[in-house]
Amino acid sequence: MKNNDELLASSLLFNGLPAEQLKEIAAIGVTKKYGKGVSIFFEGDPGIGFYMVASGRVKIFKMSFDGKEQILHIFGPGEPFGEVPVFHGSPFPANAETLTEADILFFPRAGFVNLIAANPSLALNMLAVLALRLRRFTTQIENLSLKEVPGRLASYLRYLMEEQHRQDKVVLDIPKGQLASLLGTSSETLSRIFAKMTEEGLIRVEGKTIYLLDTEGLKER
Amino acid sequence: MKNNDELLASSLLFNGLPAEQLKEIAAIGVTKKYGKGVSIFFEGDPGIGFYMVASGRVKIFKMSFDGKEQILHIFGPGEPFGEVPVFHGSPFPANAETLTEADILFFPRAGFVNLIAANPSLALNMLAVLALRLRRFTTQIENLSLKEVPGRLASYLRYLMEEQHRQDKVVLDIPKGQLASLLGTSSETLSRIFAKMTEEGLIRVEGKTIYLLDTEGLKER
DNA sequence: AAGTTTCTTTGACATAGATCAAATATTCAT
DNA sequence: ATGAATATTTGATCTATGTCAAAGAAACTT
Repeated sequence: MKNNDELLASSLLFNGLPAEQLKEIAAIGVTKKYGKGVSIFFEGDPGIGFYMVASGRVKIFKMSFDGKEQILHIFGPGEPFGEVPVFHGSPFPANAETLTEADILFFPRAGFVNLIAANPSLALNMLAVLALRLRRFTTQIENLSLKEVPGRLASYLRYLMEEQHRQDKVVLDIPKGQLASLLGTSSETLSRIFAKMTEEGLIRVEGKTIYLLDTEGLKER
Repeated sequence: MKNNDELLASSLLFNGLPAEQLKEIAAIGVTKKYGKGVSIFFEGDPGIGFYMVASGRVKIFKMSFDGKEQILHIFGPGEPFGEVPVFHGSPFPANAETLTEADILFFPRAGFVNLIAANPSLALNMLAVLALRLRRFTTQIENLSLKEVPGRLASYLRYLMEEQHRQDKVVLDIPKGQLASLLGTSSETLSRIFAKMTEEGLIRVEGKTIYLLDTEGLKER
């Protein structure tokens, strides 16, 4: 595993910053270890700082009154989260919980705002991170409202293809139940859609490995 | 109508900046007039700068392959749009079109990046704006995936109540068909839900005016 | 490795909301 | 104002997906 300095230097947020500034930043960050399935913060908590995944994976999600969850993001190493309250001064708009064991860096709000104010290129990086996140939300809203579940699954598979640089197969990085929540559906429905796509010869499913038999057909979804 | 200087000064994005900075910003902006229902940019266009509504209203939307649209935002005077690609260097992720006649300010990318580099407080203001928008997206995703259409409509009505500072009635600021698209449903379904809520004594509908007869009941949706 | 817990699949059924079609109502342009 | 274009409402029907229940598979735990 990377150490924190390497992690910071390679993250989108801090990338391109001079070494001495990275030192300053590392100095205000605190690392904490979390077990699997542990809460990091809850919707409505005051935002006293923001986080960055050092190792493991974290989900950001909303819960409905009757306990249904919708995952908004899944973040891995180098990705910051919980920054909205730092800049907007409002409480966290969603919950955060680990999906795996994880090391999480925490940056207290005050120190960080000072750094940004003093540092235009850090500010631009931060703007880029938030802009990118907005763009992902845009896609997610599009998927939720314009596509049916098979289309959303196809989108997700194509996203994994890109991320894993594979044309022939991808490996799900989260349990199927969590994937259902990310796609805004139930695990039963997701299971049926996997079965149907298999029947149609689009994919073949072996546990967490999905063989992509007809990428053209997937695109049409 | 406000002139451009007043507009910038009162916008969330630039508000609080010293007068001379506003001047610099105004200096790199160009105003253009648009008719109603005119395209400003298309999904996939390169982001050569960003925009701000000076007068009128603009919608940001995605189209599905079969021509169905999903509105992502509706922006009015003082609201910036299309800023994502400026920091990220990517093409526009959605389409922009006027809903009314409109005057739109355009800020070219290069000039703006220089300004931010020279003005940390400008960067912090922009971060706050993006954070607020992320928070709204969070709510929109929550509404789309965790609530049914009547619940989404109730959310929207309560949002209008707050915006219009009224407890007894609100006036829809967009046609019902557009509202349907914003709520991720069809105009037929929306119409039926208006009818049902009227039947249940929650509201009374008179054209674009909605009388709120039972705000408690609305909350429960 | 046996047992327990958690995840996934399958079946049967219920329903919110989409779609198509047609009737009204409203808005807009001349 | 008056006719044309748009927007809204209503009716009838269809379907994707949610829900509940239970079986089967996989993953931890001791």
